[in-house]
Amino acid sequence: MSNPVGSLSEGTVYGSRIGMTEDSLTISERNRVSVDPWDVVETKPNVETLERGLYLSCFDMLLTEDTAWLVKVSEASPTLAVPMTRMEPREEPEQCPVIDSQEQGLSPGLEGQEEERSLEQMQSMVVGEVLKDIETACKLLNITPDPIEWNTGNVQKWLLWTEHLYRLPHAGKAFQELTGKDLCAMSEEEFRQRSPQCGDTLHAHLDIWKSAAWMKERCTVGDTKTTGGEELWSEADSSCSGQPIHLWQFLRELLLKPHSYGRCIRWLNKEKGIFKIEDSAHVARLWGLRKNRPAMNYDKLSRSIRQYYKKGIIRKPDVSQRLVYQFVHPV
DNA sequence: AACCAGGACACCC
DNA sequence: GGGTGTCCTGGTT
Repeated sequence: MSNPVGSLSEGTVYGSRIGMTEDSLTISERNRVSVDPWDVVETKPNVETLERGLYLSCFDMLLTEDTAWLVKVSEASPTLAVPMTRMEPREEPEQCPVIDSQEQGLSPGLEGQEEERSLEQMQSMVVGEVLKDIETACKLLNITPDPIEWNTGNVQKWLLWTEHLYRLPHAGKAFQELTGKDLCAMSEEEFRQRSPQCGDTLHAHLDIWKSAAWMKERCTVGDTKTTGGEELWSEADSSCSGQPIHLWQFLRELLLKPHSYGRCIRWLNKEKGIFKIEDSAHVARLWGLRKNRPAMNYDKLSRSIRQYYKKGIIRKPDVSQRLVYQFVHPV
């Protein structure tokens, strides 16, 4: 299979993959099928084949950095083959500077310092993105970042979430009645025994969570030096402060994570607070997950949004469009 | 069929 | 009582 990625550095490729939705991997595909960018995600003939190599190369790259926690991950699961972030073809250009440079075609002569610098940026970005993904999942699922603290319900949520995100076959039953502690004590082989299809993948993901929790602990105890993505953990957030999250807050959170959710909800005009729900069912599912309401659907979610009309929190934009709403007081 | 608007009621904090 | 979740009717795209 030929694709434009082949000529690029692995770090650049992976960096764009994990952190940016205007993914260079998808560029050729978008050129081919320019009608609906979502097709890139839905039809993934070459994604599977790329994923393994890319992810491994990512870890090779990461291992060159002083990130002991990632060494831990790599040692624990050398077969890690699934990215933390799905490919998201839609992204705000300012968030993918490297892609821009790719698209402009960096001359091969600049490989030296330029590449090293962008590699460094990429490394910290990768770490940051991994933490961001975990942080977001914690908020949305209302679970703690440290798997060791999970009860059986939390474990099931995490499983559902991971399966949903990476389109794995459902394996929740195989891990029923297990707490986070149980899960953390299980070897990759035990994971595979319970779920031959995706046990290794789930184990790898759990390892990432464990490592992130470990790193978080290491960072918060002792020095306060900021390293890649660390500040993310200290972000004060309404959804982590004990009180239940409001729908409008939840929507805003999704909108603030275009890397992860740009596919299902995105800004049409951030300044005016106008956003569009691209995948109503998906957003409703996420909301249902967050609120522990398996029966949630867009009909109900939209009813709740409409309650905001009276309260002056959300309204329909002046030019009303389907699935488009507007925050009355944009940030 | 999917979305939209809003009434009514239930539930939980 | 506020903030939904659920169900409903009826209209629009």
